Amino acid sequence: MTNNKLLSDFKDALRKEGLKVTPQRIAVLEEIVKDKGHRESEDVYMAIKTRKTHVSRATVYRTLDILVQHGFARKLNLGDGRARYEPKIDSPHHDHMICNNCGKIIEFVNHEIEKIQEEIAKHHQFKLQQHIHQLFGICKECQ
Amino acid sequence: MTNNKLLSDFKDALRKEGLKVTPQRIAVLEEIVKDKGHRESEDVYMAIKTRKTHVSRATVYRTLDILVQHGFARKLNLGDGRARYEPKIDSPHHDHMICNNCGKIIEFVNHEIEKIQEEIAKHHQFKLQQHIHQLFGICKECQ
DNA sequence: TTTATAAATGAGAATGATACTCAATTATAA
DNA sequence: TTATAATTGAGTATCATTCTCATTTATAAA
Repeated sequence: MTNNKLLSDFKDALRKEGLKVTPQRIAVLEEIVKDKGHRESEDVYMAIKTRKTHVSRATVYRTLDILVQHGFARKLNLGDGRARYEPKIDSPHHDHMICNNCGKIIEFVNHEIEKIQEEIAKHHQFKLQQHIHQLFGICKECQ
Repeated sequence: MTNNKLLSDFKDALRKEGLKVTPQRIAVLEEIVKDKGHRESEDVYMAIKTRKTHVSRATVYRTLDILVQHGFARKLNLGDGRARYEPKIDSPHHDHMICNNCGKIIEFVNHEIEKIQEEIAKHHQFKLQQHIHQLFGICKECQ
């Protein structure tokens, strides 16, 4: 998906809900899709400020919520009290390994685990909506 | 393991580190092992206050940390900003399904998943230390 | 293009869980 | 019983995030 396509999808999503297309919202989207990174709200805020667009923390938080709500971003809770956001578009589902030493985040996917998860849910008559699967330890470089 | 055995193990663990055995610490331990519940710090604090022992929030937090550090309790992060604590003694490893509607917590274990996790870690030369695996959705009763 | 207006923004205050501070208290070893 | 280092508790601090509300702005209609 090109960035242009993504941008117009975002604008469409906003308009469809009667939300306005503002420079701040565009800036947050651009910042999130810029890399595959797992960005903290503060990073996004600083990055946008450093550039041209004036933005406030409140607006960054509000826009990140919108991105998550509309499937443009995924919000991660890594247990350290700060949420991370990663682009969701064109990014197939994956989970995360987090280095307890350097904080590096490695993505992984395993279809077998996904399947078993669904079986477990089914067995409990539980309607699965999301899941969190995080492996914590020491990465190759930190050993 | 009887509660008496558990209590003396806890006392031993404290003494081994030069930590003192105090009524507050005993009370927190007792509260945590009382049921298999996933207790919030505030619950533990209120429960102890309601009984006989005088305790402060600060001490509850400090003691919960000690329990976790010494393997008497496990700390859960369910993503809602409040940590939960469950007894770890005599409780085999398990993960959690959380109902997005009523908040109920269902425990599950799957050895196949555990095994695959280890393979994934190995494949990345990652030394696995802990993991979080949580399934969110709607429980049987809430559908 | 101007105007009307509902929505968005931003600065700062509020929140809420948890951690910290330090003077007063207490468990423990001698 | 005493000495003393550890613990406690009350309140304060922290920190990410949310809220408030006066001001600004995107948008649709004229």
